[in-house]
Amino acid sequence: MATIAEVAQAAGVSISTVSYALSGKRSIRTDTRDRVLAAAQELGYLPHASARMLAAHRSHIIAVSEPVHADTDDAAHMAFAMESTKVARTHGYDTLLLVDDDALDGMRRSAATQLADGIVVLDVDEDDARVALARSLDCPTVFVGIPADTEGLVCVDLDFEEAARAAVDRLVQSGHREIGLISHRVETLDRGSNFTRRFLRAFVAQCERRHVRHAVVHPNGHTAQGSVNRLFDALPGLDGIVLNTTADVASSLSATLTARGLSIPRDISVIAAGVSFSTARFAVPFDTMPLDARASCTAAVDLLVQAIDGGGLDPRIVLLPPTYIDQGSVVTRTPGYPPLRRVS
Amino acid sequence: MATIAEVAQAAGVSISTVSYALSGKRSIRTDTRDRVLAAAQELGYLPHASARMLAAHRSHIIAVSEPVHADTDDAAHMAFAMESTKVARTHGYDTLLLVDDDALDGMRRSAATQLADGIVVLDVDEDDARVALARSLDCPTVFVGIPADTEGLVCVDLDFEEAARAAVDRLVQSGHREIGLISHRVETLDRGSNFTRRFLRAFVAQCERRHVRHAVVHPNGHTAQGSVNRLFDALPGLDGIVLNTTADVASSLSATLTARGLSIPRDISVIAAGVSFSTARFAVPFDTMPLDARASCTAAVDLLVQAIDGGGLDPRIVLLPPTYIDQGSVVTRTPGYPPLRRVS
DNA sequence: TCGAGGTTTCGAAGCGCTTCGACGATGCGC
DNA sequence: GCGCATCGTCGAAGCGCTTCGAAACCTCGA
Repeated sequence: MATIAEVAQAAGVSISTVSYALSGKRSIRTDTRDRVLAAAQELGYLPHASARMLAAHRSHIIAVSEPVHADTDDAAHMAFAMESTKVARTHGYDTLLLVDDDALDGMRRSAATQLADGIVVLDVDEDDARVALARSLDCPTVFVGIPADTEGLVCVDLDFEEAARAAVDRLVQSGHREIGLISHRVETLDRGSNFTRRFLRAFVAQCERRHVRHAVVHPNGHTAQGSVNRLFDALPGLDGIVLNTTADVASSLSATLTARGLSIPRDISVIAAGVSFSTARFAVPFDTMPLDARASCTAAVDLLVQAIDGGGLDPRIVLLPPTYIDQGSVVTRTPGYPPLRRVS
Repeated sequence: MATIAEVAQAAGVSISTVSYALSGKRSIRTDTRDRVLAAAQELGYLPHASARMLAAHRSHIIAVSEPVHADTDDAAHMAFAMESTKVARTHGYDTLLLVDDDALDGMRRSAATQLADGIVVLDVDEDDARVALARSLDCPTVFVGIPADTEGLVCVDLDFEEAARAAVDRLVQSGHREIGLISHRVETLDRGSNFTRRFLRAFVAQCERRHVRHAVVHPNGHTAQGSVNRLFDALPGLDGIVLNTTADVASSLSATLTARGLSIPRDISVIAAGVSFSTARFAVPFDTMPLDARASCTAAVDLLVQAIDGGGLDPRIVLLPPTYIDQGSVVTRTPGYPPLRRVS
């Protein structure tokens, strides 16, 4: 509640000297600075936020736009909002949370009122209304996720295509010959979630390139049951599964396979790729290439802050390379020695 | 980007007239107001946030303090932050998200810089450092959750005691005679999570009052396995289970009981109480008295806004009555007709 | 000793808005 | 028709800070 004027008086200098001493934007004699700092410390001075904003044309606030779709995985998405907030703090920025309907309108509002210096757009759809809005706003914006039309945008995301290719190659190189992908529910794809489609396309392409038999299924409920059945219908010799799906489906996979008398990795290898949940607590943890909220948000917020502070930022797509975490759910299969299988 | 001066010029009135026309704080002739409104609309005028804050001594921002403990259920907690944000918007407030280490320090900062008009404190521990801080801050604050020392505080929470009593009574009244409570992990209790203890104490007290045999167990992992075993050790005739625990433990309960040859509700009735996850997708959905983020946050934010706008608010504890959602996991047991049980 | 050039500090002008006090206009009662 | 209360509007004073331009002060070489 102390004002800069009180600090100035206590230090025996002018207001502007205090301002420069604290901001470091002009050189101040060392002993003067020390006196100012001591006075500020003593009085517990913190600059009045709105006064600073008004005078400096900078709010030190970043808006985080997080719509919540019906089929959204709350935990996963809020992790992104939280990580963004943490990273923003390391740059001295606070975050304004814009959720739900307000994810769109709040962007307009916080940009127009200059409440926010920049915007982080989370949970991006292929055909996202916030893309057009961002273009019209004249407020630095970074997308975490890649929409269909990225013209003029700054986007950050895990390299899902590379993750899909790496998963396929890992299985192929360790001797797997029939690979299935359990993707997301079709509603999720229909809604336009972009990474899901990118992953799927890359998976198929890579399997074709490696000449390996493959199939793709979409869960229709919240378990892996139906998906596994359909996978075996398509590929009776299925020996590897790639998961790019939700936590509930993934967590039921082990039990589903067990019910068929199959076990991981003895009979079937499993890799989870581009997923934002941990499989550490599963009966059998899976090899994982995680969609890491921290990594994505760090990259995004760093870019955003750079755009705000540095003034401007060229449009670009930043793809983060996937990290492979080995948990032992993939083993080498020797050709000619098919795994022993109980009849289910 | 239009300023109030431009609106004033466009409408042919003074700046103050525009301000009063838009805020309604003084009477303005109808045709004048209409002209002002039209001009504002035309120019897409929105008041510059920091200028408004500075002049009006009000930021229209609420800080949401959300620490994230190691054993925190991310999804559950972020739901509270989100609901708070939604409710705040209905009052014209935006929310600043303070997470992690910054949950505490951010409170101090946003209050001292007058960035926030008020604070919502989430995920409250019994012995929460934010209690003392809130008392020292001179910034309206509402706690969602009840710490040990509530002196001078405004707190909102589900009435966990009442939920525990209602769960016990529901089971007792439908003929159950041996009731077990699966509580949270001991780490959670040790950490000081308050509602967990309140629930446990009320459960025991009510069982004693109703003269019904009872036992309490704490899961040690993330499944119900061990808990169920210990419950049956203590109560061989167990016929009712109350869950006040985490989603992973709850979701594994059905399978655990099935492995013993028991089914819900045929052999055992189950009620989940004071939990923030849905059991709708479980193999057998449970009767539930939810810890409803929306209800709690609505009450909390409403109180907070009232304190900000209305100026001041008397300390109080608001306990929200639990709602019983019947999903068929509790049935009536007739004395003398013990349920048929397979040997496991 | 004087002045150029550099360093340090200060004063004042905003930033865009809210709000107080005041002023002119209007309506009313007598 | 005059005085007074009421209504509608305006001007101006801030809110607390940043930042520009300039003043004040130093240092040093000529």
